[in-house]
Amino acid sequence: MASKAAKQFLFEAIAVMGKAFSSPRRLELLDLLAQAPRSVEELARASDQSTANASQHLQALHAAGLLTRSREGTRVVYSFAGEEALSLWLSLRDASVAHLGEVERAAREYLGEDVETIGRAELQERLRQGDVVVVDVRPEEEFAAGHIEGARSIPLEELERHLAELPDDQEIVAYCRGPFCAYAHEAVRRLTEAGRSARRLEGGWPEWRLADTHDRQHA
Amino acid sequence: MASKAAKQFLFEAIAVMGKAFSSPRRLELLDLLAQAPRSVEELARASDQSTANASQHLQALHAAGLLTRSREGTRVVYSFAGEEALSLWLSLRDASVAHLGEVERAAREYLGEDVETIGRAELQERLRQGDVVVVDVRPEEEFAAGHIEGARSIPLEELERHLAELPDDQEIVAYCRGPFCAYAHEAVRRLTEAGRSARRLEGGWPEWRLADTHDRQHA
DNA sequence: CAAGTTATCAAGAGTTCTATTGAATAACAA
DNA sequence: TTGTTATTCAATAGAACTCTTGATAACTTG
Repeated sequence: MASKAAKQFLFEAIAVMGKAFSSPRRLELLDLLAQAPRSVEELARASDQSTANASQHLQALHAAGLLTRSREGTRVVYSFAGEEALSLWLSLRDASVAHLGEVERAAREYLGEDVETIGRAELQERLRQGDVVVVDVRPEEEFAAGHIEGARSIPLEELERHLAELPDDQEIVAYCRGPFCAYAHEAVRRLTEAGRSARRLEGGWPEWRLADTHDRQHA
Repeated sequence: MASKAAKQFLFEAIAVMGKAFSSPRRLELLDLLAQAPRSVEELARASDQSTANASQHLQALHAAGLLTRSREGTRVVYSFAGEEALSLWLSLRDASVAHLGEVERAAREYLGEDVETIGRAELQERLRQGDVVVVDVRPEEEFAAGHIEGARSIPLEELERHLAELPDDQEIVAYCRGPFCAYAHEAVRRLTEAGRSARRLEGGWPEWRLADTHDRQHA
């Protein structure tokens, strides 16, 4: 019978991936990369840490197989390694939320008062009927890197400026980075105050994309 | 806009669950618990570590929300907290295997030469037709804690003793703990040598169970 | 080729994690 | 009560991890 050492080695290898998920700083980088690929410096700036430190963490994530790396001239761009890696990150996040009551409380406090939501299935149906306007309130670069088909990009800080362009006889659905991102919440609040009918999409772009590719594969 | 501190707290909370997966010793405990609930001492013995140490690790896993704990007289029995936790563990394991070539090589070496396999869908079909014998080659306690419906328990070391009881006009399917467990491989090898037609189920009991409850929920 | 970006490497201080040991506690039986 | 078994607690030494700093490497541009 094969040695116990081999099995031990197996667990050590899996632990490498576990370790990748064990630092808040690394998770913050993953969260940013779930929206769009980025360079080391951008990531460092967005997550408020030194470039050298971000580089170290990114290398750890790369070694664990969660990220891929590619050189673009003088910059190095990291991005998620694939559907499976992204799915794993979302699962871990959701599992944490489900199990740790503290997290949920912290999230609620962070997001402020509740707003009406719409699920993925219903939004798809409404999109098919064409009686809804979908607004992506993330920064423009993230919209450029990928968005819900038919959505229109209006970063949160420009919402008021473009209010008149939005039809007032259709419902508006706002979405952003994910369930813990406050942009869409805030957008719906402002739209409602402006007298519009608005809801927030449950989840965000990474969740939508993952479910979408999953659908395509099983259709 | 809500504070950056809240978001930071969120990542810290998720990292707690990541940390739970970051030690080989803890993963070994999870692997054992994926088969059946067990007491601290059993787990310590099976994973070859001191009781105090196993207790510490189990408490960490419990704190992360992956395990539940219940007292049974003088013993404390730990078990997986639910489908989601189990699913997370299996996903992490599979993702590691997919990404780290080393792991796969180690696994192959551990399992020895390849044997023919059968997938879940095909086995279900064959079970419906009734022209297959399913054998659970894990230790009896694990069979007792849960097994594939219709399967028969023959621990690996008793395989030869019960060989005559297995029909020789039907194919035999052996399964065990999972893709990295060597029991079923070994069983199929021995059965083939004895002139029987035998295959190993892809995956093992935890995978089957998870897919099964998933089916029921969507039927 | 020199100068400027961007990313990585290398070393070290401070912190956190892990396994070990021995003592303390809880449940139970005689 | 007293003894037995199973688990947890507490303290600690050693290992591993994290962040910082300053130097180095890869590439682009003038």
